[in-house]
Parts: sequence; C-alpha cells; structure tokens
Amino acid sequence: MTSDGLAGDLPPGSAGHIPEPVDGPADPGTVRPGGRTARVREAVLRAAGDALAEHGFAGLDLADVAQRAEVGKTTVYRRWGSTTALVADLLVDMAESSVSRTETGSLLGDLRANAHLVRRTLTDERQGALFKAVIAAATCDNRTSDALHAFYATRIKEWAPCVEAAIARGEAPAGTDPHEVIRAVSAPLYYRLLASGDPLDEASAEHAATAAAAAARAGAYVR
Amino acid sequence: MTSDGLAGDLPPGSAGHIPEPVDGPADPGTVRPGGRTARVREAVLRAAGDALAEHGFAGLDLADVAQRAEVGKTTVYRRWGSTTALVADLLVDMAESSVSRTETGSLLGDLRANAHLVRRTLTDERQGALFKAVIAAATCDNRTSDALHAFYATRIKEWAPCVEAAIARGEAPAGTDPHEVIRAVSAPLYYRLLASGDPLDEASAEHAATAAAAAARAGAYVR
DNA sequence: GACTTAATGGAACAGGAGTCCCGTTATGAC
DNA sequence: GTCATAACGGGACTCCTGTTCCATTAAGTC
Repeated sequence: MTSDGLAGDLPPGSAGHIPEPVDGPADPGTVRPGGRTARVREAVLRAAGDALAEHGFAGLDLADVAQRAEVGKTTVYRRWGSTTALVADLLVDMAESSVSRTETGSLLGDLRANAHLVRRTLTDERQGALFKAVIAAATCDNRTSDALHAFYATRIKEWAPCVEAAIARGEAPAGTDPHEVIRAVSAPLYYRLLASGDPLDEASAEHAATAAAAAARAGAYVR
Repeated sequence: MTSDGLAGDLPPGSAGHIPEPVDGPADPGTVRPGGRTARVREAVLRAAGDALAEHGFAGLDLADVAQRAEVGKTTVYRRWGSTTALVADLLVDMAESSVSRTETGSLLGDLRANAHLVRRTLTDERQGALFKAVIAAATCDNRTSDALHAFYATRIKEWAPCVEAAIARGEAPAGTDPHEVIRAVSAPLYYRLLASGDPLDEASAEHAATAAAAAARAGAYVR
C-alpha cells in the first residue's frame, strides 16, 4: 500500500515550510525552487487534482500522476514520496487560493451566501470529488490532516467577520463564537456529502443558513 | 492499487443480498452460509475493523486482515475481492447492531442525549478511527457509499421519533422534517472529526444539540 | 452415517508499485 | 558567460499485492 500513514517520511516541503538548517542534504526543491522546479510542482499538483477527482484517493497512483504531469516518475517519488504527502502539498496550494466573500448587510444574507457557495463547490463535479478525496486522504495521515485543518481554518477565518459584524449590529448576542457559526453553516452540507448521502440541493443550503442564523440569534453559540 | 472504485467487481454479498438465480455459479458464501462460512465472516469483519482502526483505510491490506482473522488469504480475496467491498460488508454488519435511544421528555433533552452519544462514539479511540476509515472508504467506491448511506439512514430513522414527539407536544412547528433535525445534531460533530479538526469536547456536543433545538423551534427545518 | 460439492487454505505464480543508480539538464551565484 | 551542483529522467531491479491451481475440509441433504 502507498503509505502507512504514520511512518516518518518527511514531506519535502515545497511551500511555506522553510526547514531549519539541518546538517544532512536539504529536501529536494528547497534550494533551487525557481524555474523548472516550480513548473514541475505546478504540473504535478494539477495532475494530482485531476487524478483525485477522477479516481478518488484509493485510486491515486503516483506513477499515473507523473505521466499526466509529463514528469519523471522518480521525481514525484523523490519530492513527495507518498500519496498522502502529495495531497498535503495540494492542500497547501489550495489554501493559498482565496475565495471572495460577499457582504449583504444581514447575518442571514451573509450566511446564505456562504451556504450556497459551499453547496456549489461541493456539487461541482470536479471540486466535489476532489474534496471527498482530500478528506479521505486526511483520515489516513497526520500531516495531511494538519494541512486540511489549516485549509479550513483559513476559510473559516475569512468568513468570521460577517458574524462579528452581526454581533455588533445586535443580531446575535455578545460572546457568540463567530467560527462556530460559520462551521455550523458548512457542517450539514459536508455531512450530506460524506456521511448521509442526502441530496445537496438548494433547499439544504437554505436550511443550513437559516438554521445557523436562528441558532446564533438564540444564543446557542455563546462560549 | 486495491480498487478503482468503479470496476464491476460484484461484492459477493454475504448478507442482505440475495442474488436472483443466475445461471453461472453463485457467489461464494451464499449456498452454505452456516457454520464455517459464518465463523470466517465474523472473524474477517472483526479483523477488518481492528485493522481499519489501527492503520486507516489507506493502510488496509487484505493479506493482513486474513492473517489477523487466522483465515487463508485466498478466502478473503475470493469472498470480498477488494478493500472497499470488505468495508461495505462491514457497514452492513454495523448497521445491524442497534443503539438504544433514551427518552427524556423534551426535544432539547433528547437531542442532547443524541449529541453526547455521537460525541462519545467519535472520540472513542477505536470507534472514531473506524468511522473515519469507513467514511474514507465510502468516498472511493459507489457500493461502499451506498452501504454507508444505508447505515446512517438506519441510525437517523431510529432517532426521528423524538422529533415527531416534540412536534406533537408543540415544541417545533408542524411540517418540521424530523430527519433534518437529527442530521443537524450529528453534522457539526462529523464536520469537526473529518474537516476542521476542532476538538470534539463536551461543549461542542452541547452547542450541536442546543443549536439544532433552537433552529427547529424557529422553524428552520420546515419543508 | 454416507455422500455431494461448497468453501477453505497452502503454494506457486504474475504483475505492478516503489526504489536505486547514474547520466543529463538547467538553476542560481559569480 | 562560466561554473558547481541541485533537480530531473530513464531504466533496471526488488518486493509485495493480488491471482491461479488444486488438495483438503466440512456444510447441507438424504
């Protein structure tokens, strides 16, 4: 099997991970990160995303990714080493691409915008499959799950201000945890995607938003 | 890799799946399901659960499962054929074991009982890891995800009556979807387990229950 | 208890994932 | 432009997953 999920395979950090000067040779990709190296990483991550969306995490084969990226198989194994490490790097890349947030002026309006954005993402053929695969990978490896958590922390932080504004407007009681409210909007949609399998229709997004808004108003998310 | 997630590998149904009389030879385990066959299935499913809890889905190796179950490797490959099919059968087995439901007399009380039960399950070392692994497997294969959805449908159905009772008592508006309320309790806990990684503490269970109750009271789950 | 054959299990086999070696390319520093 | 060497890529090699074959065991029927 690809990875035991716990072995000490250092993920050769190609982004955001500047290693302290170890005596041994540095991880490949860190000393000359420009030009070819960057092009290779870009091509491999795109190929990995495609492969994950098509075959899911269990079907992720590094040799296949190398071929799609038109890159040597050795390179992929040397720089990433395992499927989970590759997914972890993909998540770092995904976290960097920010999504725009809309401001409607009311808590319910903002939460509805968020709910429909999440729903659209998860029902998109490629994106939905990709998220499923990435979450599956994260269940198998600690570093990958760390990267996943960082990804969601980024996204939740981006949307927290709309709850803070709502508190300032008096739409929710003081002491309400903004992150908890944002999580409450996404949670039912992810639950459908991953667990229950119920349809991710427009109504489910509406329910998610109205429920989170009602619960916030009632003070259910006061710390 | 173990399974491409779509190939037409018939999972030799050992439970709940009575095949129509095909001309070809029947799936192994269906003609003489008693005695040894049943013991083998039990041992293999237990071993599969242990292996999943220990190494996660990516680390699931059928040869390892066979050894743990003290069963021939050939038997496991013949009867289940792929890791995802084995997990699907495990889910059928899990769905059969029912969990007791408590009746507290109020919607909030019942939902709190449910939330804490789910939380306890997901934070249990073995059970939590098992659920993660099973969900990961379901993202990779259609039959496995069908089995997972059936599992949750069973569980949700078991708890729906407490919402129906609440509607009858006037605690939630008529037309409220009971299943939606029960899902709303579990969803934030699963979201933490699988996506955001936030701690599954007692407070998170309380929030899940109170939020679902408040949203239901406010009519957020009216169809 | 005897009989048919479904189901199991050991062993040999095949194919592919992942590793290693070493020559080639091109980055970054001067 | 020149140079040292980081990073890449092809191909051979290894080991392990998954398959096939056939002898052995025991479930179900009379």
